[in-house]
Amino acid sequence: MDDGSPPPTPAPDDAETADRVVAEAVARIRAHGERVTVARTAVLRVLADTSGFLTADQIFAEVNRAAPGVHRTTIYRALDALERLGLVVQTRMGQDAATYQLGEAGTYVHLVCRDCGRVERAPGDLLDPVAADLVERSGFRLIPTGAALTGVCRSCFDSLRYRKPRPDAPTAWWQ
Amino acid sequence: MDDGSPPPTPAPDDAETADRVVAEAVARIRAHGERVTVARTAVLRVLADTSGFLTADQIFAEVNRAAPGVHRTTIYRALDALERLGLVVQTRMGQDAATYQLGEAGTYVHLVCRDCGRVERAPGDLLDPVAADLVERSGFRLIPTGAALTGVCRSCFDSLRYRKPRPDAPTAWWQ
DNA sequence: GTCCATATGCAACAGTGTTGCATCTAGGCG
DNA sequence: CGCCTAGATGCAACACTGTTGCATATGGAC
Repeated sequence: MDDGSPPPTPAPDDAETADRVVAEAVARIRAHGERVTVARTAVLRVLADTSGFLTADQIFAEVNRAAPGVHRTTIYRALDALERLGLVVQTRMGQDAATYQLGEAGTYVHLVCRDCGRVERAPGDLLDPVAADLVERSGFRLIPTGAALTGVCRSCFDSLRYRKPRPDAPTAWWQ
Repeated sequence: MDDGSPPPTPAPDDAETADRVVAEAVARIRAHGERVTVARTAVLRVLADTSGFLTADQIFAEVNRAAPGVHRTTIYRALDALERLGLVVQTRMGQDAATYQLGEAGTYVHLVCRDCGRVERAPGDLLDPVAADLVERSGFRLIPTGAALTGVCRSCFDSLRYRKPRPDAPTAWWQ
């Protein structure tokens, strides 16, 4: 995995939208009777300023640029609290660190390329039929955005490695 | 996550089947021109003796019971090699360690409960329609068994927490 | 302003996986 | 069979992600 770093994406949406998103989130924290703190607000701010997803470490770096002195541990605890409140969604991308995004943005299913590590987005309803199937079958409630799907992206697949499988290759094309 | 430890599953299939599986895998290593070593054989043996999936650490423990002195690093490198050869499939279960199983057994999609950590299995073709959809849409080749799906199992869902969402709950039921 | 529950800073830790390097060994060859 | 070399292993040290215990600081209710 060499290049799959998530997009830093400075601030594609206008700042006013981000302001509004943060304000709403802060209101919801208050409505839940939890505390609005510098760290939590800063985390929300960073996430609102990004259209993509960020790892805890990236959030840590960004937060400390704006509000120096916030501890790494605090980022984890803030993210945990925000997730409990439904404001932030955690997604696991392959073997790398967990990534976070605002709940509003949790409408994508992520696809991670096993070879190059790049992340694609698919519509959030991609797995709806599967989810319905699973509920009926075993009562398992799927969280579509909870984990990324693994595979091979088009460009990696188009590379020779996958076009000419070895004669003794296993049954499935991707092995 | 308190109880979601994978099943240790001593040896449900008869030992002869396991022998045959290991022999075939060894033959394939040779056919690829790679070396058959004590460590690699031991790893295959352990996986063949288990109907479930094991973490690298569990494999390490089992291997060392049979062949003491094998180093932790070697387990990782052996698993890596076996995965490259298509003999072993790695699956990521939530935030926990990666799990491994023999390629033959890679016909299940795993479902991890976000609350209790238990793992269910669904048929390997569960995601086939989704996979076909993705290839057509963006050329992304899904590896169905590459990552587990996240959700909430029936018994956790049936617990009060999910039956009576808070009035101000987010849109989705699972947040 | 006072007070208390809770959020934070800090340090130390646990678990998973990786890397560099010296040594050993599998397996091809004579 | 024994020799030889590429590749596998043992070992130690490391990087990274995330967690925990405890003292301190702070949000927000009064």
